[in-house]
Amino acid sequence: MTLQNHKPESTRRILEAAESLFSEKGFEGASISAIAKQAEVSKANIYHHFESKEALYMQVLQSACEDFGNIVSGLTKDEGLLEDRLGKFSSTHILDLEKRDRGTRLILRELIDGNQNRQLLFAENIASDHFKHLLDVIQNSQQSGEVREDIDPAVVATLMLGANIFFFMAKGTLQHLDDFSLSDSPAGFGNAIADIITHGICKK
Amino acid sequence: MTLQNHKPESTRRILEAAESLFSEKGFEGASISAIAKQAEVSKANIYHHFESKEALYMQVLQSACEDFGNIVSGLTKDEGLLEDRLGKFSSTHILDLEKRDRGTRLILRELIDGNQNRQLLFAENIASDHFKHLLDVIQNSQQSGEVREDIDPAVVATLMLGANIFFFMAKGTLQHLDDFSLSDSPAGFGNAIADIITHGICKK
DNA sequence: GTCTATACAGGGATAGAC
DNA sequence: GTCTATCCCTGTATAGAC
Repeated sequence: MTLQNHKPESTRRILEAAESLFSEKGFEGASISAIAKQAEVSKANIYHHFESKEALYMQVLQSACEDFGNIVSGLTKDEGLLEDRLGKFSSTHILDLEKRDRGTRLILRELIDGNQNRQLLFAENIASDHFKHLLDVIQNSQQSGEVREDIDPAVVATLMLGANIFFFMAKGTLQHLDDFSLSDSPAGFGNAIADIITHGICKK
Repeated sequence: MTLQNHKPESTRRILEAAESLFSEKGFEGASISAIAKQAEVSKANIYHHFESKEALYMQVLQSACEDFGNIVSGLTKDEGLLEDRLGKFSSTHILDLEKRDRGTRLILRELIDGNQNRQLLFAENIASDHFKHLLDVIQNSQQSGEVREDIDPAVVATLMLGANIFFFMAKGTLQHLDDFSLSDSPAGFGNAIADIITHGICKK
C-alpha cells in the first residue's frame, strides 16, 4: 500500500502469476523463473519490483487475506429462520471459497505449515471477519431464546466453517466416493449442514 | 512390503527423518541433504535404499495412509445412545489426528496439492475406513428409526470428520481467538460437536 | 551397505547496459 | 523499468573406493 499507486502493468502480472503458482505448488515449489515466465517478464524485473521471493510471497498472501475479509458481510442478522440464515451463510461461504480458489489454497497451505508468526495474522484477519460474524449471529439467537444456552457459539462456528473448508479441500477426494452425491453441489452441502446444525439428525 | 523384511536400521532412520521433514516442510521444502543429516546417514546412502526422492516420499505417504486405517475400528456400533457413540468416535478421531501428527499433516498437504492420481489413493485408503465406518453407524441408526430419514449420511460424516480435521489444522490459529475456550481440549471439542450434530442447537 | 567426491541442473539474487 | 548475462549456492543424483 504505497502512496503512489502507479503500479506498472508488469507488477500486476507478476502478482497474478505468483498467486497462481504459489497456490498451486507452494512457496518452495514455485520458482522465480517459473513466475517470470508465466508473467512474461524477466527474473531481474521481479527483483526490481520486489525485494525477495519471500517479500513477493508475503504480498500475495496479504492480498489473499484482504480478499477474504470482504466476503461475508451480506449475512442477514435478524430476519428469517435461523436455519435459513445459517444455510445462506454456509452456502455463500463455500461458494466464495471456490470463487477465490487460489487465495483459499494459499491460506490453507499456511494453516498447515504452522508458521507461528503468520497464524496470528490469520487469526486477526480472517477470524475477525468470518468467525466473529458467525459468532454474532449465534450469540444473538441465543439471547433471543432461539438457541440453547449450553451451546458454545465458537464450537458452532468452527463446526460450520470447518466443514465448509474441508469440503473445499477434499473435493477431489470426495468425488471418488460413490456414497457422496453432493460432491458437486457446494450450495446444497452448505444448506444440508445448516439443517443438521440447527435441528440435529435425531427425530424429535 | 517386500518379502525380505531385513530392513537395515538405516532404512528405518531414513524413513523416520523423511516423515518428519516432509510433514513439516512439504515435498519441495525438505531436501535430501537435510533428511540425510537428520537420519545420520550420507546422501548416497539414501539413494542406495530408495530410487529417488519421489520414491522415498511415496513410501512415507503410503505408511501414513496405512497407519490411518488402523485407528477407528474400536467404535461400538450398537450399544448406547447415538450421541455417546458419535462423541466417542469424534473424540477418538481427533486425538488420533494429533497422535499421528506428522502423518496427518502429510496427508492434509496432499489433499490441498490436489494431485489427481493420489486423491484416488486417499479415497480408497482413508475413506474406506474412517468415512465408511462412520457411514455405517449413521445408516444403522437410520434404519432403527433413531435418525431422520431425510438426512444424507455422507453429509453427516463429512461434517464431523471435516470439523475434526479443521480443528486439528487450525489449532494454532484458533488459540489466538479469545472466544474459543476449547482450543486446547480436543476431546471436549469432539463431544461438543457430537452433541450438536445429534440434537441441533435449537431448543426443542 | 556405507562412505567421499563429484557431476550437472536449477535455485535465488545481482551487475550493468539500454 | 526492462533486459541479458552472470554469480554463487544448493538441489538431486551418480561414480567408485572401501
